Amino acid sequence: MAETTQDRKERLAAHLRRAVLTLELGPGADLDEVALCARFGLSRTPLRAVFRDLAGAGYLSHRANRGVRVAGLSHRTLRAFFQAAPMVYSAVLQLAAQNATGAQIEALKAAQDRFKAALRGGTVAERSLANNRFHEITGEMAGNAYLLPSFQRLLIDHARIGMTFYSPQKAEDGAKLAQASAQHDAIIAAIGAGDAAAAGQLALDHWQLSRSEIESFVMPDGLDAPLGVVSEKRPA
Amino acid sequence: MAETTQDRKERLAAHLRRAVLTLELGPGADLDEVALCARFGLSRTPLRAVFRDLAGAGYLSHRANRGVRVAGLSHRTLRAFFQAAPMVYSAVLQLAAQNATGAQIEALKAAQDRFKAALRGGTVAERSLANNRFHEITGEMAGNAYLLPSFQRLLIDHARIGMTFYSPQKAEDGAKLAQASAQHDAIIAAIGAGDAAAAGQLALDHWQLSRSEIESFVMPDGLDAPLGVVSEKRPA
DNA sequence: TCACCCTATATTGTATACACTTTGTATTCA
DNA sequence: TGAATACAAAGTGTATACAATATAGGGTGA
Repeated sequence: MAETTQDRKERLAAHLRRAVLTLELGPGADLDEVALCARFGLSRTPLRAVFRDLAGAGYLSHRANRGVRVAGLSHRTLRAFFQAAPMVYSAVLQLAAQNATGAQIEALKAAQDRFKAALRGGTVAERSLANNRFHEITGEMAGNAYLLPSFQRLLIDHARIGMTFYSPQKAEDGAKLAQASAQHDAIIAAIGAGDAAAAGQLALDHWQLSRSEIESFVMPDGLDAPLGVVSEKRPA
Repeated sequence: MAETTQDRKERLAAHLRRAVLTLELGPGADLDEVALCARFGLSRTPLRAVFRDLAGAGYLSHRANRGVRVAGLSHRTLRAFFQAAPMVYSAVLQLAAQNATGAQIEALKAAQDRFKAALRGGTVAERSLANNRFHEITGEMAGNAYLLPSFQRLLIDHARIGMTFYSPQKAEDGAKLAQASAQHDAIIAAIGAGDAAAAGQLALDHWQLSRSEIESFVMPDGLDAPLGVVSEKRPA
């Protein structure tokens, strides 16, 4: 009944994963060991073991004699992200369609239900986490230990990029999220039918949608105002 | 001048990586903490940190309250290996052709020289390590943090599978190794020329060769002996 | 004889004290 | 005033003692 050390380590790891994914801890933020020790009731030794595990999974990064930080997310890594994501995602969904078990498909449906619920009533972070969980399950379905580490890193940074760039107020965002949700349903159907080709194509489509969201933030439509009118300041 | 703790940790990590790749420590072998502590002059705390780092990189795996083992390599993972390797390898070499720096190309040439030297005079383990290093450099050239973790896991198990299956006595092995070496040269040329398409195709070719070596071991030609003649035993 | 349990031992996991490295600040000298 | 250096504080890394968990061996009872 009492919480074991193992449980506390799990809670710490879960907290850190969540905090990284939601940008509660932004890229490059450094972590205070003693504060986290106090907060989670751990001594520094097991805490540091958790740090190393999360660094191995791509959430954190170590700097010798200078502690642990949240993994960075520069424009340099963004380029690599755009290069790798469609290929890996398509491969994962093809394998998922080939290998998914019934229990996994039920878990995927449940995750999609939670995603839909988050779309209706949740915060941006909740939506992002629900989406993240949906795709994590597809990664488990693929059952490929070689693809998984890359895929999970892509998911981490996809969530973080989404948190950075989504502007939930914008009119078209609702439509795009609904479209994403519909694609999730189609992905479930393709996996349920064991249709690898369809799943692989849906991965590319789903990624294209995600990419257009990000691009429209990075490269927004030009403003309409004529030169010289914008940025006119009154004297203070 | 004196060896620092950091140096000892590096030596330990290098030793373990090498031992895993060469099957000096086979899949599933468990590691004795205190013996390694004594051997490398470390206390258990930094030793265990190295263990966790190597587990994150795919060399080792943890089992709760039961220590650390060399990462497994079952027929289950072999299938996943065959599925993932060509795609990832092709992508890595395409990116390498696009992104390689002059210094990296020089390093690749030097690695290829060492590979050729190992072909002439080295043991199976030395050949495998030299080959592994060659491909690691191509991974560095690709400069894609998302692909790299998968690629490195593939390299680990490629080296181990090669150590398991290569039978250095067989007649055709020399020819295949010479062919592999020629492909390395072609890869260097494609990367030097910045020809991504050629590099991507060479990756598939190189992989096909590797695969045929492994297949000829897993599924050897049938024996000629008629039924009942093979496996006749004399009484001891 | 076999199954089960209990104890002894080995091994892993955790806590804590201590050492070392880094970093910020103040002081000194040019 | 500015730069360099010495010092102080904070935080990271290591060693070691202790606790908890697994494993093996032997004994007991049916």
